Amino acid sequence: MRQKVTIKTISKELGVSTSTVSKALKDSHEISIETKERIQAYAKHYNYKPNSLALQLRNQKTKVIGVILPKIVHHFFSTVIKGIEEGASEKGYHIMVCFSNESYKKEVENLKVLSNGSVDGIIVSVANETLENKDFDHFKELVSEEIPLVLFDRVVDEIFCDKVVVDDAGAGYKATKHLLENGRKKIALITTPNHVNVGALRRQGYEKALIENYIKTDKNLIIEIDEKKDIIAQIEEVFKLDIDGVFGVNEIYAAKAIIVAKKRGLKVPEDISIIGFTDGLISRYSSPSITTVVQHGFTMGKQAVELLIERIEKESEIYSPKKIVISSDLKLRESTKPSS
Amino acid sequence: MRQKVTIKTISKELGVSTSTVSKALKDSHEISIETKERIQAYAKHYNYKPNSLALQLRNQKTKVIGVILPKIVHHFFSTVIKGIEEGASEKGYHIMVCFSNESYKKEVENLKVLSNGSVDGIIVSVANETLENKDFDHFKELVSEEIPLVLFDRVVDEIFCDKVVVDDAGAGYKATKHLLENGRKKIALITTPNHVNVGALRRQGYEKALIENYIKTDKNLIIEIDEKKDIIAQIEEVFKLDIDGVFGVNEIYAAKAIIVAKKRGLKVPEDISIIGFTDGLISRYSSPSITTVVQHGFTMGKQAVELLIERIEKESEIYSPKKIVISSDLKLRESTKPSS
DNA sequence: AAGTTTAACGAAACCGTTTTCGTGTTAATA
DNA sequence: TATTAACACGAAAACGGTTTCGTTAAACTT
Repeated sequence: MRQKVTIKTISKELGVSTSTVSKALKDSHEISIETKERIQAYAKHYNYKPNSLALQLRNQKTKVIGVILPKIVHHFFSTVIKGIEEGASEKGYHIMVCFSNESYKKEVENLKVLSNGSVDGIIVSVANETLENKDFDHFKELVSEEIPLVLFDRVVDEIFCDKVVVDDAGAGYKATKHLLENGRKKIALITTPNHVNVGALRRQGYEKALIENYIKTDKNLIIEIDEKKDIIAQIEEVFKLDIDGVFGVNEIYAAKAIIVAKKRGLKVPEDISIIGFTDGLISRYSSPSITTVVQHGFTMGKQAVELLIERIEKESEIYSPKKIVISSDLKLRESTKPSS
Repeated sequence: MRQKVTIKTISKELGVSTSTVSKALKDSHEISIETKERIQAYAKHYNYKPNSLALQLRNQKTKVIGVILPKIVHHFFSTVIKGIEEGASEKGYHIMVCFSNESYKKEVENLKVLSNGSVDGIIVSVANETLENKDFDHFKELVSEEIPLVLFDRVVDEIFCDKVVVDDAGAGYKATKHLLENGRKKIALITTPNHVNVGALRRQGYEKALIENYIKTDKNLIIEIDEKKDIIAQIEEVFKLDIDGVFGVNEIYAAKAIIVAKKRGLKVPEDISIIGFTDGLISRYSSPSITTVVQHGFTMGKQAVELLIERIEKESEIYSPKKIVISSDLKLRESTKPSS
């Protein structure tokens, strides 16, 4: 990079002190008009820009927010990130984005890097691997250092910090209830292994809806997808049980269920209603388009960042963590309708 | 934030100078073993972390790369960002992500913020609005300041910097040729307004393929979508001309074309072949799944960041900008097949 | 015993900026 | 005329590190 023009350069060139330059650039009354004009003209001409590192160091704040996501090529998370960026931008913050790729190790590394002063606060959605092995010390350390932290979507209760979550249980309930109202009786749940707590919550909602309708949950109708194996094959298993409804805890599962249904000669939604989660492009462009639970990722991101910034800027106050629950709605499309 | 432990804290607490602490923490031979052990133990116990701002200021480098994208909730760009992050991460860099939201003004702002010392280099895909009004002064200023810059995908020739692009013309050619080889004769091109240069290039490829097959381009078969109006309605227009092939310059257009085709009682791919661009989830989960040009976003991102880092780290050398062209391939799926 | 190494540490400058607290001039007041 | 304001500016510390260059004392040469 070319030799940058700094306050020091200006001060030398113009034969004044750095203090004078600094004040002149801020239009301080302490400096005479003529001097100010000289300095400002010089600065403008040579395109002086204050070095933000120096400012950050001096002010002890960076106006940067760190974000750690499990993945990015994913509709929900990219929506959240958009919400975070927009919220941050409105308050004059910027974001620094890292990905854990669902890996515990990378999450720890990212957290370490971000917590060394380069950001004012951190927003995280916890990696699956971390949720599995339940090791949250890296987060607890962060909390003990009093670095502002907000968890969203994949949160863990034992970490003492602000949280933003979807009402997953409620959403699972709504989705299942919708299928029941469609007159469906034998509803399969295609979900993730239970350690992913959002999956667990959605399952609770599913079970609650069934119980309310005096249907006892049938373990065989619930399949926990192992993503390392062939997903289609696993879904096919449950279709052998003559189901008439499917609740997939994400849009991929729902889309694959449609594929399986078609393959088996079932018409969607005439013979079977299928509902998904995450209102992404797949749901919109699949054929039939898929009724889903919309997660309001954008809202989540925005809420999370607003919570964080509030926390950053009012750090003197006594602090008790907040938990924001974002309710989700159904987006009705073609893949569900009352059974005939 | 809690009072952080700094080198100064340690030096006071242990009655040595800051220089000693600094050296001890780096295991310098200048410091006696006992002193080193004392200092290191203390540092570990109080969880000392070097303040990265201070280091960045001193070293005059941040190990951060700024990224400005037109949007994020978009399969191609989220893929690129993943490539960028992975490439950066491998070289010990982090990324700071901003969005222009296709707005010229936001792009200028973002560029200004990033160029004040907080990043070592910048990767950009130019906003549509900027491409429209052809105002590239903000980029030229960056170049004149010798801040490393890499443009990708939506690039502009008159900016003197490294570039990574898809072979859009070649891709358009391949896509069209595939349709021709399917025996399709009347192929519609659903594209963006011409100022988006990637659209223009794809169109060139389309026309070249037609010419090679002695088909003269029919302006009526080319529709430039105005995204502010109803897209479906615009696509319906061209279907009135009894087309038997569609090349959509992105997957949304292709997916919508399928919807229109179905609505008009056409079977895809029996009656009409449809091909898209961007190998996203829509193409995969649409029904029928869509044959597309795969853009290798991940590769682009990775190449872009590698180019940038090379530039950053060898800044002494004489520099002549490189342009990397990434070829794209067809991913054959259900939406195209030879006409019967 | 005198000179030379070496070990172990500290002082100070530096990165770029802000800000407090002087300080020397000149102008206004008593 | 002596005192006091007001004005315009500079010195220095601070943010948190690193690094060069002393400096001192002990240990080693010869």
